[in-house]
Amino acid sequence: MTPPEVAAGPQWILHVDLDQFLASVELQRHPELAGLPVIVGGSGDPTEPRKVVTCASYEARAFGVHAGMPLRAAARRCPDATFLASDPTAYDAASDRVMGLLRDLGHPVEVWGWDEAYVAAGDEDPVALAHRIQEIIAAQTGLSCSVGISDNKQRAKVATGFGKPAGVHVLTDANWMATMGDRPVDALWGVGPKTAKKLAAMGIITVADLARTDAAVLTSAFGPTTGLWILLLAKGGGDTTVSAQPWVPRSRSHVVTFPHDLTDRTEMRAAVTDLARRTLTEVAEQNRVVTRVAVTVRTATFYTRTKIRKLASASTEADVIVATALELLDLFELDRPVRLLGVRLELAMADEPVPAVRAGH
DNA sequence: TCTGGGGTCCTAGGACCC
DNA sequence: TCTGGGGTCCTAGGACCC
Repeated sequence: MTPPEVAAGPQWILHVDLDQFLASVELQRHPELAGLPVIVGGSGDPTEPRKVVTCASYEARAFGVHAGMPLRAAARRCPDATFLASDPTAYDAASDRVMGLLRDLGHPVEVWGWDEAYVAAGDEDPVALAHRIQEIIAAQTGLSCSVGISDNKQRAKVATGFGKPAGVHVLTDANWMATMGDRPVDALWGVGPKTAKKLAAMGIITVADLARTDAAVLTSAFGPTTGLWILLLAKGGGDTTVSAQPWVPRSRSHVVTFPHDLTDRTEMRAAVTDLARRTLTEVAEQNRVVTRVAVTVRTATFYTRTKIRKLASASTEADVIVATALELLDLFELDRPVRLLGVRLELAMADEPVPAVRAGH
């Protein structure tokens, strides 16, 4: 009989974040661009309207170019940059390789998007493990990554920011307040501009301010869950679990921003039909079942609204899902030019009722 | 030079039921 | 005639993240 393992000291969590991921993948295919500003986004045409930067290399960032910036703005700031089309298939493949290498280390790995993952260090020295990860990923893929180390995910993620690029940084109770106390609250992962503004109106500006705020003050302003959560974040706390279980998506969606606004209802219906069919095809490929359908409309003024409806019963029937999406579209006035349309399909989870018998199987 | 696309989670409030 | 509380389900909207 083996005695139960007794946890000794903190359970270290590593946050692994690939540096300028999309740009790095492109640089491998275009080695002649190394050291030059590279901007990935849209079809690679910097004059294309209504397209934005997906990833800018560090050299391009030095010109003030960043993700989310319109390509035309990026072209003005950095006219000598090389603009490349976004190639999701290549990024998927590169991401899969990296995640596979991380899993091969034998530690639990929780994938967090294309270019990030959490690794539970277990008994291994976390700094040594971090350097090993960097060496393996560089040797096997040519990609560089930064690693943050702490005892929870949120603090490890913040730590990574201090390691970038290509570094390793440790944040613990020992250095948390000294490092973060004087920084604005939105330096916390999970506190954004809206919450920061609301906190500022309460006289709470810095992480240290937030950490010493009475819990009751925060719960009355932000609700019981969010209030206590942001207080925990400010104290350096967070989620301490790393799950190697595959992520089960809650929803699948597509939106399209039109090069020119739509005013014709027929065209809008056609677009929603196409979005719904495309999304449903992907859902069906994953053997998932739709429970709710949502349609989003954004007008030329950027006014954005979503209507959502629960299906009478979970379904994969294209006719049902398309019809529901069109009914939702019809709930909008649609009397103004439409800039964007979107369809989101929410999916049945394991603990939800789905049809017991599926015809044809 | 107007503002992409793909996600998750939380909260508020109305309807309805007991 | 006026009025309890609790609980659930549903939609709308906000906020945040990569």
